[in-house]
Amino acid sequence: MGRMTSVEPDATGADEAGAELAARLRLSVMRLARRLRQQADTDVSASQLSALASLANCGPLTLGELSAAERVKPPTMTRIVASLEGLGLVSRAVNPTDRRVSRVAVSDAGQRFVDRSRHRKDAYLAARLSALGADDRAALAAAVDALEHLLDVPE
Amino acid sequence: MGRMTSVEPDATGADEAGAELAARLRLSVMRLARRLRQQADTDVSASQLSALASLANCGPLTLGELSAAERVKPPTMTRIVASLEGLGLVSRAVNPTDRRVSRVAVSDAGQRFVDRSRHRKDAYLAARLSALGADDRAALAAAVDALEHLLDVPE
DNA sequence: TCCAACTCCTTAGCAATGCGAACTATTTCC
DNA sequence: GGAAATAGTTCGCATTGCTAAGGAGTTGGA
Repeated sequence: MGRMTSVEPDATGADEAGAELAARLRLSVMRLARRLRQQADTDVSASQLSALASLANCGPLTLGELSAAERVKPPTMTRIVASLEGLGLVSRAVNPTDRRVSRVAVSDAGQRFVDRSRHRKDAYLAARLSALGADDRAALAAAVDALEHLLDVPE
Repeated sequence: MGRMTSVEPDATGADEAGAELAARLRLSVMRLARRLRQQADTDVSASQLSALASLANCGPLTLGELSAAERVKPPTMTRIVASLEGLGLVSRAVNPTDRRVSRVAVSDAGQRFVDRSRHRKDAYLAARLSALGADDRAALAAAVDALEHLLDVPE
């Protein structure tokens, strides 16, 4: 794979340090994600909320686009969207020019729901962050960019 | 960035910065966790591997202790342990002094499996980390402690 | 002593969630 | 016009979690 893509390809010490960083980062990220997931909503499932959030971010999508974005097969997304529609959080409209596809859009209630949910979860994490020391918080603030870059690398 | 992120909770600017940090950190952490989870083993499920890893970390546990550690109800853990036992990755032994409880221990094969799995996942993340710039990597290295502190706060 | 209550674990049945296979409706291409 | 492709759906299966109920073992009080 892409090992040796670092700036200094020769230092064995750097490889070891990289391995330890990877191990600790992986463990911490997985644990924190777990905590955040446990702090989930009760009335809407994780997959439902995730799909709803994708729609809120990317605007209206066809069911196929949405299932690709959520890395889920179309039959699964059919069910998720059906439940969201039942809750009044999204609406569907058949495309007039190609009546096979149906565009899914977040409803007003759905948008409010997403905003509220996001705010609640952010507040939870923010409360934990505020319990940290200023140096820890600064380190995390400095690392957010790096995390985003890590995710930007597509493959 | 970390200007005045001190103890006083009244500064509105600090609150806003904290809220934005929380939002970005939460999104990044959840996304990275998702990527790492997708890069999972095929032959052992996530819950099985998680239980196995707990056992490898904490040593032999009773089924009740293990289910508490994994935040799962006892019936669920019964099934997980049964499958792991079927794969030869753990072994069970009834406590002679109290024959209701059964201690679950990682077998040699289970320990090898955990080591291999951990190594593989760490390698995946390490490869991504090595594709980052040195500054990003340094920022992440500096933030790992903070992440761990974030998780130390129990409630 | 002995039996009622408790503890630890298991079994049984239910619900949610994801998948693949097969189907319908629609469009596109020859 | 009809074959092939595409978008979504329905169906049945597997997995995974839960609650309720039961079984085996231990403990405590009359």
